[in-house]
Formats: sequence, structure tokens, C-alpha cells
Amino acid sequence: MENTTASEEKSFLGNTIMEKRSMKSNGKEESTSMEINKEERGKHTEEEENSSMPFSANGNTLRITKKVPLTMEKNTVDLLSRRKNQEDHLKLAEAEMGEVKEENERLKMLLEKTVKEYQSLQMQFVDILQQEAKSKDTVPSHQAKEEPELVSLSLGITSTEPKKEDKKNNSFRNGQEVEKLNGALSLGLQDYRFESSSAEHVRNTSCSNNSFEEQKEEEPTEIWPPSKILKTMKIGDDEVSQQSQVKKTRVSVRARCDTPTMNDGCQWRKYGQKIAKGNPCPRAYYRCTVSPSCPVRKQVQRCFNDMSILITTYEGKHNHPLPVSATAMASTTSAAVSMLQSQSSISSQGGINTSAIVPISTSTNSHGFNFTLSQNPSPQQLYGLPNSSISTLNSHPTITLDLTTNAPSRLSSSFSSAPRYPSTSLNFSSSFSPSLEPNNIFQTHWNNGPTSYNNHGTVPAYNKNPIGNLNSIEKQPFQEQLYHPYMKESIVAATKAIASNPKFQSVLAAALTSYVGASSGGVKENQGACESSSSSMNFKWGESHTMNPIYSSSQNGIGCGSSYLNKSSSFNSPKQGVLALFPPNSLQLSASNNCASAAPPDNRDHFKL
DNA sequence: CGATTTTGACCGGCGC
DNA sequence: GCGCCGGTCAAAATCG
Repeated sequence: MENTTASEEKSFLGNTIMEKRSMKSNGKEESTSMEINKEERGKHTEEEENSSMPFSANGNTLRITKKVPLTMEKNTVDLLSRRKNQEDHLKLAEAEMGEVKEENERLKMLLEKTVKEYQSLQMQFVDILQQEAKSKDTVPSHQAKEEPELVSLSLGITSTEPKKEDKKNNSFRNGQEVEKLNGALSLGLQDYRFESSSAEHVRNTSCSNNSFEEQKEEEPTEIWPPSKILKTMKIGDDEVSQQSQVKKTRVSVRARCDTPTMNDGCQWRKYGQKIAKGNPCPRAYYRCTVSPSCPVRKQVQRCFNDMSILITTYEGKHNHPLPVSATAMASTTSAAVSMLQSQSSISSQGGINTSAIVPISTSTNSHGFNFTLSQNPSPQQLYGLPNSSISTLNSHPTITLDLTTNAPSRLSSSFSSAPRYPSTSLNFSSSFSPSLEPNNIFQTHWNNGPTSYNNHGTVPAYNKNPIGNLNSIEKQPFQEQLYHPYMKESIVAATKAIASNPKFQSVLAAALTSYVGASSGGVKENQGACESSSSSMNFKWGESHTMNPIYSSSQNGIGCGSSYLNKSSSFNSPKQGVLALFPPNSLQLSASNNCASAAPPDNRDHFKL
């Protein structure tokens, strides 16, 4: 696959070189002709001077009248002819440039057309999945009691299928029941119904078509058996449970990445590698080496079905200052931990099985991104983010950030198998234009890991992401299109919602920041299919955290979405609850009408605070 | 030579 | 109790 990409790059470079060569040759020709003209002009001057010599020397007017006019006429003709040649060359060059420009325009049009077609197809696919989901929606949620604390934030395009394993599905259905019983506001976006447990969401986020139990590998936390969950739920001591959760809480990031690891700004040391069941791709274990005592671990594994997708799971909180470039991911994970903690505490207190489903996604809704918050402003309630879904487990709550745009694959994966355990997933992908998905942000920024499986041949070669190339080729032209005005509205509404629920502040802020910051950051993403005007706003969530205008590149010198986060953000103390995550002028959320990742102004009413 | 990676062994949890 | 599996350890190998 790399060969293919390389050849493509070569061909591309070759074309570029050819063009440059042609241009160069033209320039050379022109310069050469100019030089020749110069030389000839010099000759003419000499001839004129020579011709003038006899005139002055001999004083023969007759000779003069005959010879001089002839010479000058000849010279004039030559000059005119050469000027004409030069003009011809110029015209040719201009014509060639015009052709190139036209071709460029054609290519742009073709690209736009392709993107639009892709979007339309994606929308159709989503609609089909939605219909199927609706048809299966009638499944009763009878086992909800078993897994009380499931919280599902689904912000992406996800559809689920009833699972073979009832227990696994329980958590989700549980949430639905709770919603109904409590009269909580369902966050259903459009027609989306999330019938799967959080684990399904995770699964969705994970590679599609994963016949194997890839979910396990992707997010070990999700694998927890129901019994374990039940045990954890039974624990009445909040502190104990919270502590255990803090330890076990994980944040999984799915992103397309052509390097062994994402460059998240932190320093990691590999301490183990395993071949997990169901996925031939080895799972690598890393620990943070910024501080010797740092408990943070991360697992890196490639998606078996799509080698270009890298699944990175973070666990733990850093107990040391982080590099600016590492704050985004750290804040996200910390916020997730905080939210999950809050959820667990509530669930334990209430003793009621509750779940919230916050589908915030795209599709039929022209604007998508509907925020429907439950009337009870409790931490249990979920607040949606574009293309994200969150669910929690008591023991190993996991939030998955799906930064891949492969919505179909996610969907398919959800159908492929039922998740064993609830999980949290944040999908940032589906609602965006196919080729310009946000995941590329992370892909672009975090794809320069220091390690390489290839050195040891432990990891099979994977496909290079063609999208990545696309991004590198032409990102900026579409950048501005990403920023939808109504995203502002949605952000404002989200801010209100967050203000009402401090527990979730950090989570939402971190997630938004990770996504938004990256999209608006040093590497501009090409998400052009979305027709949207640009808008930007500065967000200041919380009292103490302000935007840090540091757009520092990652340690590897590559722009990283994490760099947008202020290092001062409370990564180490999620309880602070407020993260300042947006760089100045950069709260730019990309959204498209088609994808509808942003809440339109009309949807502001959906926020019940 | 120190830091990092590799890799087999080991441990603990869980299911049968 | 046994085996499976995820996760970690630590000695050896490798890298810079």
C-alpha cells in the first residue's frame, strides 16, 4: 500500500516537476532569446558605429545615403521580427498558464463534485441505517435494571442493531427506559435512535466490519463482564468507586494515522506488546515518561479491518505539568474521567438505572447537532458534541473519540457484533464531509509517533490514508467553509448547558477543544464539501482558564491539535471542571448542512437548562 | 552508555 | 482447578 501511495506521490511530484520544467524551459527560452537579442543588438550597434565611420571619415554623402538607410531598415526588421517572436513566446506562455488554470479549475470542480456525491451517498446510507434502527427500536428494554449507569453520548452517525447478548444490550435499553420513565429529554438528533449500548457506540467507532472481537482490543475497558459491572454498581461507597473509576477510566481515540503512534505531545515509553484475541494487530502498551511516577498508560492498536485507523486508549491522569502540545488529549481524558466519576456517583446515589442518549449527529436534519438535554440537570445527563457519543461503565468507563470519517464503517461494525459492555464513545466524524473529516486533524497532527512497528515487523503494513494526502495537498481552500454560523449558536447553547452542569463542563470543553482546536489549528483541514460560512469565536469557559494563544507545534515540530489547549487547563484536576480550550479566534467548528454537526439556531430551544 | 524497544515470562481476574 | 486472556515485568537487544 505504501508503494501505491509512494507511486502516487511520485506521479504527482512528477507532474509537478514536469510543469515546473516546462515553465523553466519557457523561461529559459525567453531568457536565451533575450540574450541573443542583446547580443545582436550589440552587433547592430557596432555595425551602426562602423557604418557611421565611413560616413564621417569619407564624407561621402552618396555612400551615406545609400548605405545607412539600408542597414537601419534591415536592423529594424530584425528587431521587429525578434520582438514578434518574444511576444509569441509570451503569448504561448500565457496560453499555457491559462490552460493550466482551467485544468486546475476543472480539477477543483471535480473534487467538489466527488465530495458532494460522497456526501449524498453517505446520507442515503445513514438514512437506511436509521430506518433499520427504527424498525428494531421496538425491542423492549426489559433488562435495564442490570446495568444502571449507562450513559451514552452519541454525537456521531451511529446506528445499532439489537445484540445477541441481551446483557450487553441492557445498559443501553436501560437508558432508554430511564429516559422514558424520567421524562428526560431525549437527545435524539433527528431520526437517530441509539439503541445500542455504549459499547455498541464504541464498536461503531471502532473498525467497521469487524467480525472479530476487535472491540476488545480497541477498548479493553469495554470488555468488562456484566458481573463486574454489577459488583461495581453495588458499591455504595462513592469514594472507593470513584477512585477505582479514576484509575480505570479510559479515553479511546480512533483516528486515521499512518504512523505507529499518534503524536499527542506526551512522551511515552513502550513497556509491552501483546497480540490480543480477535485482532492480529499487536497492541502496544505505553506509559508516560514525562514523570517517572506518572500513572498514565496508553494502549495503541491498529484496527484490523482498516489498518489506517489507529486506536489509542488513554488511562489515568498525569500528575505532572504537560507540554502545551499534550494538553488537548490530556484535558479530554481528564474531563472524561471527571464526567464518568460524576455519573458514577449519581448512579450510586440514586440507585436508579439511568441512561441518557445524546445523539448529536448529522443527516436528515439540515443542521443536525440537536441538543436535547434531560430536564433533570444531573451529571447523568449527557450533553452532546458533534459526532460524539459517551457512555459509561462503572468499572471501566470509556469515552471514545472517533476521529475517523468512516461513518459507514462504524455503522457496519455496530451491526457486526454486539458489544459486551457499555462504553462511551464520542464520534467526531460522521457528520462531516467524507474526505475532510475532523479525524484528519488528529491524523495529521498525531501521526508522527516516535516508535515504529515496522522496525520489528510486528505490525503488518497498513494502508496509507489517501485522505491524509489530500489534506496535505489542499486543505486551506476548504478551511473557511467549515465554520458554520449556526455552530456559534450551538456553542452558545452548549455553553449554557455546560454552565448548568459543571460536571460535564470539562468533558464537553475538552472534547470540543480537541476537535475544534485541531480543525482550526496550524494545519487547516480540508473539509470542504460543507457549504458554510466561516465563523469564529473566542470561548472562555469557566472562570480561571483562558485561552492560550499558543499555537505551538508538537514536539516533533508538527502542528498538533493539542497545542490549542492551554496548558493551564485543569488536566490534573478534573474536578475543577472548567477547561479553557479554545485559542483566540479559533473556536471554529466545521459543519455542513449535509452533515449537520452543529446545532442550528432553531435548535436552541432544545436546550433546557 | 543511557534510553528505548523487544519479547518471553509472569501475575491476576475470570469463566467453565 | 484449569485454561484463557489482558496487562505488566524485566532481561536482553537495539538505538542514538
